[in-house]
Amino acid sequence: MRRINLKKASVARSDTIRHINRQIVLNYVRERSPISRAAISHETELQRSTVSLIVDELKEQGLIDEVEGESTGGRPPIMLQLRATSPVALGIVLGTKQTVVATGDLAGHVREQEQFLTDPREEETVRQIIDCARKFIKKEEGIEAIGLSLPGLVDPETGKAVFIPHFRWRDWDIAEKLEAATGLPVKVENDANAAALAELWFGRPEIREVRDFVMVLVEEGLGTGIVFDGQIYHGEAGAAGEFGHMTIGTDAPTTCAAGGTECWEAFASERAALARYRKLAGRGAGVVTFAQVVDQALGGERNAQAALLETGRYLGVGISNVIGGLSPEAVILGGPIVRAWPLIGAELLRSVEENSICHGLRDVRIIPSTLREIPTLMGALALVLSSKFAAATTA
Amino acid sequence: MRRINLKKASVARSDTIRHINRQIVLNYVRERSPISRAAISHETELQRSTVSLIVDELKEQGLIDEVEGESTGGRPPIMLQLRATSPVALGIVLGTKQTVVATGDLAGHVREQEQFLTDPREEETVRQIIDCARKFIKKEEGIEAIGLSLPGLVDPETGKAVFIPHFRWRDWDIAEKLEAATGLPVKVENDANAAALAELWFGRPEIREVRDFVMVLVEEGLGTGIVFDGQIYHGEAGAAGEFGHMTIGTDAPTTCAAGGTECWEAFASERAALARYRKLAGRGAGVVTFAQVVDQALGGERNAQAALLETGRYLGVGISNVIGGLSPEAVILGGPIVRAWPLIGAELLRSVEENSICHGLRDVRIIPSTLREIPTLMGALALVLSSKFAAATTA
DNA sequence: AAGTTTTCTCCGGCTGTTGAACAAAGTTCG
DNA sequence: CGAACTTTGTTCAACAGCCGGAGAAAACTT
Repeated sequence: MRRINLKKASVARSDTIRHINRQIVLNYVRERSPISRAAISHETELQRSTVSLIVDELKEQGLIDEVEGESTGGRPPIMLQLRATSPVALGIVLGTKQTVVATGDLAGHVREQEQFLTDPREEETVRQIIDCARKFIKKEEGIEAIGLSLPGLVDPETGKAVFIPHFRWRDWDIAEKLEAATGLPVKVENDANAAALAELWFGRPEIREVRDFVMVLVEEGLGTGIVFDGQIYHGEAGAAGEFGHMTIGTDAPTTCAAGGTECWEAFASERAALARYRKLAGRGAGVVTFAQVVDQALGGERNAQAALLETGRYLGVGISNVIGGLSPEAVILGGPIVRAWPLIGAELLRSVEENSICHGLRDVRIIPSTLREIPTLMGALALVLSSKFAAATTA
Repeated sequence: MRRINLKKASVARSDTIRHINRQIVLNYVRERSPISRAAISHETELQRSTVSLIVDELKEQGLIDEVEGESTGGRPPIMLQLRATSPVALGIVLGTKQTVVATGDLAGHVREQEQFLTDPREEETVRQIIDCARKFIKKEEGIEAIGLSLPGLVDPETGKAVFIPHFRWRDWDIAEKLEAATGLPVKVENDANAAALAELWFGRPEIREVRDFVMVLVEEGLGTGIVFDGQIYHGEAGAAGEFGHMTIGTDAPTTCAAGGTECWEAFASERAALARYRKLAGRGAGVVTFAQVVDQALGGERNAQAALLETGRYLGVGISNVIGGLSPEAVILGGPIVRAWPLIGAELLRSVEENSICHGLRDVRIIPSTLREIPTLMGALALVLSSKFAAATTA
């Protein structure tokens, strides 16, 4: 029951039908590979002849390859799979500490990867990113586009980073600069949205089939990415998903990126966990990173465990609010904190439960990210790849 | 960039293309009527010949009518408009106090209306609704379906009312009963979602063009309806939009429907306003309805004004959270409280502003409902009508 | 070795859009 | 007043794409 947007609706021409069916066939190859033409025909309502024509087209465009299949009592099928021999996308994740640049193939597999510390000076970071990107593009033929994940407020339509809190960069037109330097189209996204996109396209099958979920990405700050009907929800000016700044209480252990002390981010981000740890451990602790706190907690250190548990509890409070409001099918927790899931998972779930009395009981699945590698990197690749597989936009 | 849902995706056949274009043409007639074939051809990328064929089909199906047009220097156009001569839908709004039953035409205009007090006994209410619906269906030929708005948790897929707090009805399979009694298909929705649907399809043009907005419906309770990409967001089991039970503080003046005292509903519903008024006015007040409080406030009574202002302030707090999380293009306030907008509007906006420090400044439009008549009634009609105009579901 | 099964391809028939030519019904200007 | 122009709507051959049945290919089974 979607309302047609007359301003954007594009009329169906004779080739629209082919375009729609092409995407459906391509997605079958993507999700059920290896799969034969006959099997696709059987599962869809397309004739075998039609599937063959479409497959010819996809082969010609270099999107899929044929491999031998085993007979099940008759002529052996020719199995189809995504061509995964050459990289087609460049993914870049600009993190608060380090920046990762990687190439990926159609199936979303990372092929080569390089990283460097992120420089707090805008121009220097731009230079490094461009250098690295150029190197990859020169080395590998066939890279078609670049996906970029940024830790802040991003407007994907204009390609501008509106605000990166950690470095206090504002109105940074990174997409334009990258496009100019590489000659390739660049897609920019907020890190939480990128992580959500990664789960949607490359998560475990049971997650990929969920069409409405929320990604809670805990890093230095706390961001949320909302997936609705299989697409990232951007809201006005791409500013959606800032549940991190939702008011959930008072007297947080630290401040949020904007200085408030009542936001979810101030209660449940890595910074919040660190602040709790420092308070518990006293002066002796010195400079500590979040990764170290997790390591210590996993090693049995009490203060670190307590700091993480408390953080998990507040994650639960916020998640409970989000569930009440959006009733997603799943909530996925992402970021380095996932390593500590065995420690905090139970407490987090308990806290969600406790705060959900008003919401009635609905069994929303709350799960740690299914992507062991950096989900934001997969997301950056997904920014490019998803457009190849996405639904044909008709009405 | 929508991900294709292979389980639901339906392949494009030769007639799919016609179906898509038919919906586009029909929507042009709906939104720009009266409009000529030539004008539609000009605005879309369809040939005049194609538009003519589609218009013939729509005429035959009784969806549109022709009227004379004025020449602009050439052959005078034949203008097209929705056929609005006969009712096609029955809308039913079950409210906590009264139930409204009405017929509506294709354009969403209410044609005939009848109402009665809602009986707190399930069976009695079902009986009354069925009687009334049958009367309308017998009187008017051509009613095709029934839309029903309910004040509680509804699962539109099964057609069941999961929980109606005010009457404490649970697992009420009203849709099945109505369908059995009338022989017509019945669509059920939560009242806030229905109101949102009404704004989407029948609101002022500037609202209809907004594709992402949130409806905040203040009645005895407080519900929210979320519109994403021109469609109602339901979430898992249709339970989305329960931001009314979002935790926003402590010590609310009353309890929410589930008994909590920290929910938005407990701070900003009609019940909350009444509780504040009673406290301010002391014992002398006696039994007062919310409508009376609004009347008194509009008449200048201080206690009533203070109670409403405080309620407006808390509405602002919750709206601020919703804006932070969803960044909608607009927030629409609905329900009887809209009458008090001149009194509370400024305070509500101020409160949103104050609580949005963390969210950064984005000019989200916050507006009272544009539907003077009962928005939920228009919504109940929209439940039926929207399916006639909605996008062809392809992939 | 012949029959069976499964897979893939080829071809006439159907639906739908395109674009050009044409007919219709006004307005404008000499 | 009438011819030229404008705008609107219709008709028709050509083309794109899918359907479904017939046929060919390549294995397995008995």
